Amino acid sequence: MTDESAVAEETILSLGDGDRLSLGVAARLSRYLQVLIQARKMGKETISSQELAEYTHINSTQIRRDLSGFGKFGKRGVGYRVDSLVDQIRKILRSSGQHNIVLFGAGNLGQAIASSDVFADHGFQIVAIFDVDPKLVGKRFGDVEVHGVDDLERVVTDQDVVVGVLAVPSAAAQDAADRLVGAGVRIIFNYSEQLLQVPPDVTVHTSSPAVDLLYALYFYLT
Amino acid sequence: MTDESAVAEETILSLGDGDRLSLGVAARLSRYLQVLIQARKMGKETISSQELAEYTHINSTQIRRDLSGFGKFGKRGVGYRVDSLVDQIRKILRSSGQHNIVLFGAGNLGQAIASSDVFADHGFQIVAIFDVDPKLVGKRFGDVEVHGVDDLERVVTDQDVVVGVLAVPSAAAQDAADRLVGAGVRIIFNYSEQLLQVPPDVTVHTSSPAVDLLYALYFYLT
DNA sequence: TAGATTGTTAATCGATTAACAATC
DNA sequence: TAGATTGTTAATCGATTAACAATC
Repeated sequence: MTDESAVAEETILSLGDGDRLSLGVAARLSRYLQVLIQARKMGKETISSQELAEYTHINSTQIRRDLSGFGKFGKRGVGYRVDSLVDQIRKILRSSGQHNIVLFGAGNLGQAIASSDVFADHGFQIVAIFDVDPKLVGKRFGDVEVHGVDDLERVVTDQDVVVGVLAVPSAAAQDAADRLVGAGVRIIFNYSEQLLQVPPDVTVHTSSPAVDLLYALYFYLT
Repeated sequence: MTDESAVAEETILSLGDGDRLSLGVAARLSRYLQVLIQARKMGKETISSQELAEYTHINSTQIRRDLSGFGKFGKRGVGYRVDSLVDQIRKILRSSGQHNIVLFGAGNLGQAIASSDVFADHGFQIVAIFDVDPKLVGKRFGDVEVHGVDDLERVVTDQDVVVGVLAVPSAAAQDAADRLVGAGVRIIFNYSEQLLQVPPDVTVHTSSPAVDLLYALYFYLT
């Protein structure tokens, strides 16, 4: 694609605005970020590649290699400063800012999500919860108000929402997904395991705790 | 390791009881299984590698390759029979039977999990919910009773429980994890993002919806 | 200085992909 | 037969790992 002789130093150092990260690198950087944010919460100031490896199950050499591709972020004999590494990885993943998201479903699961800080911790602000049940409309969970589905398109447009989180039972998931897509959402996080039909320009991520367990159990049993 | 000339046909065909699967293969087989189980629920009888690829985001050649390593499960021009492929993969992953699990936390999240079929669909039966709040003890959610933590060790031992699911707030997660480990649980699925300290023989899987979103958003933004 | 940990190399292994004959 | 899709090959690319000099 690009002139090989020019690539070497140039591209590596400016990768922040250059080529796309590979799928693997982006996935791993995201996981480092998760651990770093938790570590920061716990008041940890520095972290070694070895510690990161323990929490992410990613080899420590791999971690140092991934990070050193973007700069010399660590200090030999000490490790990485947690807060500056958070900033660096956020820059690389272009996720420095806040992102507005909507939550669909105000049942037990929706309430649990709205009241937790799993999304807020990573810069995702839940701007509204939607539910088809009129009895729930107007209630508030964790500072977020429940809206009727008629408001969906307006909120998505006005608040520039790209991401929708689906917290409804399997049977209601496709309908809710259709509404989200119709309103303009482009990325769906699906807490049910329902297989969703969406247009090709929409991305679905499906939660799969049981699959993770199957996988863990296999290595426990063998 | 093994005599190379003997490996070729022999080992491949009997891999079910032979070597451990690689991490990658086990992870991918688990994901095929998730989609297959959903497809079966929807009444689908056959599925092509191309369809599996759309739902799993794994390349269709890779899928055919993974499967053909264990036998000729497909029919050319048709695809794979959903129900027999489910059985085959379960055999390969040694997850044909039922597995008893316990749920820790009977709040909104715990109630949502107990009432859903995400775990049951994959052969994980929730035998008990535990909570430190005495007011919740004795209640039932989705056919499962809430127990006090004093019962934990007895239930884990009697019911041969290996897996514990943590559905408590971050602040309570380490304490709950300690109790689970003390009772004999060896695999923990952590719905909070709290970093958990556990003995080396215990495996922790941490849920990370926000991380998945960061990753999806990166590819949306670039 | 002594100990710890990064950054980087070099070598290996597994994943990925395109392509296509086999065959349902 | 014609169309579809598997099973498999061969070639490439990226991930993984051990090892260690550099250096805090």
